[in-house]
Amino acid sequence: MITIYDIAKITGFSPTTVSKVFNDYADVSPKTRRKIMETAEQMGYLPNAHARSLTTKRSWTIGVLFNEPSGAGILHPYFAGVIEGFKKVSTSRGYDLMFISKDIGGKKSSYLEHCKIRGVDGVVVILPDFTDPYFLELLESSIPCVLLDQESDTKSTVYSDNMAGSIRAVEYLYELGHRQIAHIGGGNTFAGEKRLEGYLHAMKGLGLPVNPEHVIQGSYDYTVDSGRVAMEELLQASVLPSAVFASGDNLAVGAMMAIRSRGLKVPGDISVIGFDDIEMVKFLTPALTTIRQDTYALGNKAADMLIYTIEGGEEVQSAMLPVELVIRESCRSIE
Amino acid sequence: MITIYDIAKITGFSPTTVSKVFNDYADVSPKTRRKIMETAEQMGYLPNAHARSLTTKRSWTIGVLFNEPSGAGILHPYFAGVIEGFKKVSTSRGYDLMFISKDIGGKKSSYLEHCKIRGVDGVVVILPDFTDPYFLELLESSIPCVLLDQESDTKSTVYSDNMAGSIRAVEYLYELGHRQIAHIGGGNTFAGEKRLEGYLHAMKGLGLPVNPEHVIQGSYDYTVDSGRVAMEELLQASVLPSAVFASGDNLAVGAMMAIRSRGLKVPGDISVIGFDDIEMVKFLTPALTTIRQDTYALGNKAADMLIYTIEGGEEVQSAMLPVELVIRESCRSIE
DNA sequence: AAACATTTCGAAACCGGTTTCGATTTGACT
DNA sequence: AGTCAAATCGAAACCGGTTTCGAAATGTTT
Repeated sequence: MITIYDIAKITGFSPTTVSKVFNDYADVSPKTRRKIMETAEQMGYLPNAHARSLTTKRSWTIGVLFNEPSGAGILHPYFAGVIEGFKKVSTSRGYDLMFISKDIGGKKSSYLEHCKIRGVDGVVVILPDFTDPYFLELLESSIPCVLLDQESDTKSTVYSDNMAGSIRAVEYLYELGHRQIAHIGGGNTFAGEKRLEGYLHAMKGLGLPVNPEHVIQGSYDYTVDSGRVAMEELLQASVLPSAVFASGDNLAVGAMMAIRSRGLKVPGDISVIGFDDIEMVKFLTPALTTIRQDTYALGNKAADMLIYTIEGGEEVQSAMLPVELVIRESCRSIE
Repeated sequence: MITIYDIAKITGFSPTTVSKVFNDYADVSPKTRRKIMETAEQMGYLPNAHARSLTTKRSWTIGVLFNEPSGAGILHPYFAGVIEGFKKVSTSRGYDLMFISKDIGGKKSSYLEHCKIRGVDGVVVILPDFTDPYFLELLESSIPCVLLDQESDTKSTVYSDNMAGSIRAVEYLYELGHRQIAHIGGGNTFAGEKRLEGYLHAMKGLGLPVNPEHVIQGSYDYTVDSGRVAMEELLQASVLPSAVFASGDNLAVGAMMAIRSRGLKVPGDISVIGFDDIEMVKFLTPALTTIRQDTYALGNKAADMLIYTIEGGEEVQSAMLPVELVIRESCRSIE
């Protein structure tokens, strides 16, 4: 491995001067700068990130913290979309991404410890379960963080406009003539709560009574199976809903399966609307009508905010991104 | 930040001894070991990974190199599945994962340079385009690598049994009575070529002539759209196939869309079988019959092999994992 | 030519660890 | 008490950079 000392020896300058060249110090004459650059080039010099981080206390690394109960991990389109968007802007700004898990080197340790050991400059947190004590520990630390789909006074946050999206969904069903509108919730996650709130708010605004039998809490893992189970319960209601607004697309897919295996049709008998617009739903039959949240943009925004904090920006920010109704085939209008 | 020097000062021992405690050296008495451990614990000591890496030349970091033409990135179920499986075993062995891109710190640089700068211990490569010069440069380096869906003499590789899977697919269609079996290929990727080879081999083995009009190369990006385009071309053939074997599930989904928009039915008019078994296809109507490859297991295996190499194992290994026919609804038996 | 300002450079300390090898202490055995 | 082996510890060099601050060289002004 070529070091600045090798370059110093060859060029006759000191390691100090060599270092200065790579760090754009002003007190290096153009001539020596050129000479050092050239020999560095031809010797194939590459800086050692560890050595640099050791002195500067900057690793140019961002920790990615995600963990979700369904076990799908990175396979989940929401996570994957956000991370992809996050990666785009963070790498363009010179940061690399590193996964942070709860244990390191075989030994158990907390997220916070892992972050400190690795010396990450910041962390992006995508973690539905906001009761995790290790997560809370991280929140109280001084490490720059950005949280997705969370609320916080101490860290920056970014999320979709879940309220508005839910209201739009319900209103859309209302416009189609539906009055018996059920809701499959997403458990006690931030997004799930906001969407439930939006649902209730919209129902109230439209003067529609909320039938308690018509709001079911799916489990917080947002899986297809959890949607199926919730829908089966919904199908036991004394009066069947004509439409159901599911808190996530997976839940909606599960609901459609349950409806169908009951011998009913979507949207013939029951209309279904989801939330997310994950890629697969446009290929379903019927293609799912849903509220699209732009996970890629969420990731972009999160990276912008985190890097802002890392690079000295003080205030904690929060951003809410708009969502959009995507009309496809799973909701029908009734007389 | 607490360092071993702090601990040394408090306990009265030298930094050397403190370091030895954490590295399980034998020449430390149980008494001092205990004392050092305790004060380290209560002072909240955490090791500095950068400092450690600087001396030991081991970063306990594995680079993840992936890049795929469709731009879906980590969203693609194949990548996500492999990475998830890879992450599981590598973190359990003490390694963290870091994404490696072509540029770092705003400046363009090759994969290899990026790896060297970051000092990763090894790299897992998931890269369909094996002509990328930067990829080739990495192949020629001495950095431990494991390649997915590639062939190589110099690096370890792991892949599914694409040949056997394709043969199984064709034979299955044959058993259902199909004789006009078309193929939508996956371009000039390793997997695509093997699957085409399997298709041709099976057709020959079954005594079926291969109609040149019936084998179309989809583009190498394995997208739904590319499958749709390929199928549209297939539908121009002078004699329509009764079944089509697509080299990937996305291609199969696209094919189904094309067939349907032509007014034909799947599997009524044309049967479709895919390859991959990505999660969504079981929710389609009809649910897609396909060859399942176990991406999670591929990731596990890849991690095992890479870590073996990193930790001193010499030989380059290669592993081929079995695939499995998953029968669902998209293929029908004819008379 | 002297006085001063500006450039250009490098010595040295530091970041937080690891590892070699020799010194010292302790224990075992005559 | 003397000898020898084993156990325990630490000084020092090193990993590859960054940064401060003073010195030397050069240029400018009078």
